[in-house]
Amino acid sequence: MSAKQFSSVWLREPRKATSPGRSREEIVGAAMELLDQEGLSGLSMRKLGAKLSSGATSLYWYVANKDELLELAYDEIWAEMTLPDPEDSGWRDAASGLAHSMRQVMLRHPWSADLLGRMPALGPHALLIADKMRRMFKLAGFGGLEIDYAGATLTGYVFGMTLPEVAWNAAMADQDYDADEMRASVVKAAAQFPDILERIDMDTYDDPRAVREMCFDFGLVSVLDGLERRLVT
Amino acid sequence: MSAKQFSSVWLREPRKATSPGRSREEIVGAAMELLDQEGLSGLSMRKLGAKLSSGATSLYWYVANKDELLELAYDEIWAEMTLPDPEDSGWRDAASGLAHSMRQVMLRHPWSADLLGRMPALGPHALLIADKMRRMFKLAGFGGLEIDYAGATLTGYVFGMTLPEVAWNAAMADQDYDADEMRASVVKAAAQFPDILERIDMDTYDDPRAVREMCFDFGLVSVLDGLERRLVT
DNA sequence: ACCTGAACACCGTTCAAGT
DNA sequence: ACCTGAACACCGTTCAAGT
Repeated sequence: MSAKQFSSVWLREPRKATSPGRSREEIVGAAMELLDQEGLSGLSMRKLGAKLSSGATSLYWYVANKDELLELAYDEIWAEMTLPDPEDSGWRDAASGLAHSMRQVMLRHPWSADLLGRMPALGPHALLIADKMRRMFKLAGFGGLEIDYAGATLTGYVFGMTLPEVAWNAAMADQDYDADEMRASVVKAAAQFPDILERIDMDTYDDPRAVREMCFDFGLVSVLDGLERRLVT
Repeated sequence: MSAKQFSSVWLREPRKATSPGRSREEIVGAAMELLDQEGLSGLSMRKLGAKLSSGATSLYWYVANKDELLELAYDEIWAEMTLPDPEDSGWRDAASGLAHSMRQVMLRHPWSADLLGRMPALGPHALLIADKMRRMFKLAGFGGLEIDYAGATLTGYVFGMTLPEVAWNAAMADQDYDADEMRASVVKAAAQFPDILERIDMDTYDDPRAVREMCFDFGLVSVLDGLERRLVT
């Protein structure tokens, strides 16, 4: 009874969209620009205020706090994800399409990787994808809780595989690093581990982008095969 | 040439461990206590200083900055993970054991979920696990880059699946929520989506712990089956 | 060699006051 | 109804100064 209400922007009525002054959409749009340019830590209420040439604290009229603002921006991320119609192409292709789309969105908006899996996804765009994904797995032949298990497995894989990629990109971006130096560093750290050193000698460091993509596909095919196997037994 | 060196605690010589005064171990230990108690956002250099009854800035003698301190604490996380010897039990049981161990560590130290996948894992304990995992997948029959792909797939899955669980626990912890209220909230948010509503009616909300565990195992078996399939083709 | 406090440049958020 | 600035309670980090 005493429990604090679970709180989320999506559970409160939005403020009436009266014409004058700023609007939520405008604020969220500006926030996303800032996030894309400077990352999660680059978004502060003060900077955002400045960008909209208003006081930082004026934003609190439209948004309860920074977390709710992030919830709003976060839902926009889900709007960019696409799930092909499984009736057309079959569930495997649809699932694969969603997976690649999620990965691309994360790579395009690195800050989304800081929110995915951490923040409740109760916005309309997130729910739409969740709904489509449930229908996809039902069509594949899953029933009951397994529909949700399959969904969690797929999104869990994509997220867990892509996050390190995003983090790596970020680290490289603000260091404009040198491939050989990097390799030498890792060799130094891993000096005691012959199996790891063996790997470093491979061509991994030469075209990291291509290797990442192959790694993602390898894992994705494995996950889909594994899910498919649940259907026959 | 101009490139900033890739920087990590593990690439610098540690300060000589002279007897007097504080030590790195002591500082990292205190940091981990603070992290376990108050989470990542609960760790500040000032609080940590107070805990060690010294000025916040004294810590900078032992550690270049907060990030390096986190790198040190992060490696301790890897020390808690166990990988059964695949020679004894076969690679599938070993992989499964590692996966469950990773999950338990994340649940025990929720702050580690904020670091996993984001922070370079170049500490000795992390490398030891990476090395063991490579050997495990070699023994399974993988070769070349596929050894790494398999490893990335397994750890990606575990991490991506467990992170939302950790986040959920955290949200619930500081709200000591009410199950029915929660359910009602989600119903409200998902009002437009019949497929999602259908799921909410299921028993998911009654024993979330058990459901989480089943979900994790369902996905894990799928991933392992999918990896096994890569071996036969 | 080790530790200190003051200082700098930031945060999110509250709130009384303005229009 | 909307916006403001001052103020509060925090941050990480630098640096000159102490022992």
